[in-house]
Amino acid sequence: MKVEKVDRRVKYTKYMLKEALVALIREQHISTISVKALCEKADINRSTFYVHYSDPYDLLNQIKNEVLANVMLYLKEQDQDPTGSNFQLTTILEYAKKNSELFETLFSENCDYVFQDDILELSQIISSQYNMDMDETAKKYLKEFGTSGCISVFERWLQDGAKESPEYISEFLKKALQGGIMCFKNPE
Amino acid sequence: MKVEKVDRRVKYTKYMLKEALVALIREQHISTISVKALCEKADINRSTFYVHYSDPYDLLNQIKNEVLANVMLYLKEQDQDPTGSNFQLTTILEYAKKNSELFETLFSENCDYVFQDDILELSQIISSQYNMDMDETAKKYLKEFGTSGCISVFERWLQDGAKESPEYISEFLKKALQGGIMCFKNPE
DNA sequence: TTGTAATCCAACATTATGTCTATTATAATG
DNA sequence: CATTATAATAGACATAATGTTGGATTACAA
Repeated sequence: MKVEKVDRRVKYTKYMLKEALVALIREQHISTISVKALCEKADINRSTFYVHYSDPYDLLNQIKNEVLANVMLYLKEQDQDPTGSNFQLTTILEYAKKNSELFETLFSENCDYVFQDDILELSQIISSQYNMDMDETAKKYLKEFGTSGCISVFERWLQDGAKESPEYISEFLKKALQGGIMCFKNPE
Repeated sequence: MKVEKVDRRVKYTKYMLKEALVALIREQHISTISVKALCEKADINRSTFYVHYSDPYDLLNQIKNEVLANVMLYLKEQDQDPTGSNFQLTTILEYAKKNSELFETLFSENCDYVFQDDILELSQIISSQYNMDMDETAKKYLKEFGTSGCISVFERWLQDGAKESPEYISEFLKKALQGGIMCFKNPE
């Protein structure tokens, strides 16, 4: 892994643009945010923006990748394998709670569901932990039901200030998933 | 109820614009559709568009309202009370299947989730049919889990060509909802 | 047929976009 | 510290969509 040294000016520019975009997303939908307004908020020249990003969506995607990378890093710090299937959901929720303001913003409607897609993958890892011995159609829809349910509860939790503990939400989701599964399982 | 007679020209204009918008939404996200392109597709003058709508989102909203009105009408035709809590979910699914191409489009990502919000209300009516005797927090999250799960399964069903019968999906959703609820219910 | 009203057409100022170049400011390096 | 490299800026530019307007044209309803 090569350690590319980044010019401090570049760091500054990108930092300001990211902060500005997140701030704007708190107020309006990403699709309505113009490059002009964004650069004014960040106090960065518009031409400079185009050196680094093609449009606000591009910037948002880069923010997303960083956030996800940080989540993975956190999982590793807690000695958990992000690719394995038996990591603790609680740990992710923990991290989200620590950064709940940012997460709430990024999971809001104003982000055009840029983040949901990736969380979907995570959710699928989680749901794959369960033994789902049932017919294929039921399995398909149950996965759909479970993953979207999980994401939605997660978002609601953030929206309401992440008051409950990560453990509570984690337990809730496990129970809810199990509950649905039990109803469709074939007798063994 | 006054019967306002509508000029045939107006009918024509609105019809063409609606068709054009739906066609465009099949291909691209609503936020990227310009008034110019829309009017060209519909072969309607751009100034005329502004007489009737403020922007493509406005038009989409009016389409939404019509579709929902038609659903309600269909429910009434089937002698079901749309405001009551014990109407058949199957009937709605039936109607969606009959118009599955349109519904698939309108529930796609390209519509910026304009339709999801209203379906949420419907879903809440459905979930209110259940006796949820449990603590308030669990109830809150379980409702979230259930409604979003239902919507998601519904969308998936449409996306995959609505192959299963309305009865199958209806039964599936009922079972899945019940399953989650059973896990959290207080002993009576 | 006739008055009404909806559509069309052309023009307009305004605004954001994306690109480019010369200039200035800052960082990295010896 | 002085020099070199490069990032950011300011400004200009063509392009394109927006939203509005006034007047000509056309289709409708009665």
